[in-house]
Order: sequence, then structure tokens, then C-alpha cells
Amino acid sequence: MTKRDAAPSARRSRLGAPLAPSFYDRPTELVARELLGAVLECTTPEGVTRGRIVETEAYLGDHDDACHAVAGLTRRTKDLFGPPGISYVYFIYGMYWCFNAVTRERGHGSAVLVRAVHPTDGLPLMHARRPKAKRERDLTNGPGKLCLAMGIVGEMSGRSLRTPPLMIRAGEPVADDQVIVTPRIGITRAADWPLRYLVRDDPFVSATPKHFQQRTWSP
DNA sequence: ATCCGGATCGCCT
DNA sequence: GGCGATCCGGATG
Repeated sequence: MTKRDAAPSARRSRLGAPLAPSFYDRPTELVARELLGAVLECTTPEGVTRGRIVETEAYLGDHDDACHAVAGLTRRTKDLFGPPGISYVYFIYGMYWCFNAVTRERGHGSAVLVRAVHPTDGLPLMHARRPKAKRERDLTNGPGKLCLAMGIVGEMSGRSLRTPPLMIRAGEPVADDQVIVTPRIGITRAADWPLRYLVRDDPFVSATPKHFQQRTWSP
């Protein structure tokens, strides 16, 4: 009568392998869609936090007017122009960090912005870092919020996503009919390009403006 | 539920 | 000098 686990929950706690650079060295739209379900992990002296990626946006490079790559190679964008599979963390609105994974070959200037994660590990730490979050979903349902909750900061930019402090691991894949595609949030240029990907009905996805065009992903 | 303004600052024009 | 790949709190329907 030992209290062995009654439910098959072991599967849930097994960690996937970090995604290889070859995963990222593909068309950015595809990487953005396939990053749904992968696990973002951040390790700091305070502890480890993890979350399943449920919302992403593709930024295509210097031909995409909403992408930071249009500014060219500057101090701010140097990591964006780095090799596939590294982080690009940038500072925005004088207050917040946003996390991207760099895609395509070095020098392309394309990346995937992670806009929301569904927390799986380190929830007490996330709550401590986000005292303003009233509801559970407010912890990580936005690009700035998830960086606050997970402790992602600018010093973590430009580094491989296969080793700490920032990693992305393989996770449970998301079926095609669960993926919704809409325009990107909060931009003024190329505002109608359908490059935002989200998991249908996940409570941690950020709000979609009512007037946005919305369709299901088709491969 | 949706809209609006304020906070705050590095970066490019 | 002005503008963001944002968040939050308060006002309004």
C-alpha cells in the first residue's frame, strides 16, 4: 500500500531534448508553427521555470517592414542577424523584454517571437515575479509578461538555445486543426500579414482583436 | 468585454 | 525628437 503514482503522469514530467539548430534553419513561418507545443525553459539562481509555447509570431527579415531587421545590422539587432537557434532578447517601451528564437541561416535577420507560454514548472517562482497577475493566465499571456515571469533578460540574448540559461526543448506536438493563424499584434507595418500562430482554446493565449481575420492552419 | 492614456528609455532619423 | 513586436489601471457600454 505504498502511495505509488496512480495516474500515468510520468510522461508529463519527462523532458524533451533541446531542439537542434537544424530545426531553426528553415522558413520562419514553419518554425513559428512548429514551435507551438515546444517547451521554453529558463534557469536562474532563483530556480527553473518552464512553459509550453502556445503563441508565436514570425518576423521574416529585412523584406518584412515589421521586423527589426529593416534597421539593418546595429548594436540592437546584432543577435537577430546571428546563426539559427540562438536567442534574440530585446528591450521595448522602456520597460519590457521580449524573447525571440533566431531562424534561417546566419545573417538573414529573421526570428520567431514567443508571445505566450502555458506554465508547467516553477509556478511559485512565476507568481513571486508577477505579483500583479490576478488570474493564473495573466502570468504569461503576453511577450513581456512571460519574460517577467520566467526571468528572461537582455543578458540572455545571443546565446545558444541548447544550453542554459535559456533552452527550448521538444514537447507534445500540436495538431494542425488546433492551430489558428491571425495577423500579428501591436504592429503598424505589414499589419495584415497572417504570421501569428496560436493554440486554439488555450487559456494562456493573449487576446485577439475582434476584427482580426482568423483561420485554421493548413500545412 | 473593449478602449484609452500613462509609464519609461534605448535606438534610429 | 519621436517612436515602438507592451503592460496596467481606470473609465465606459
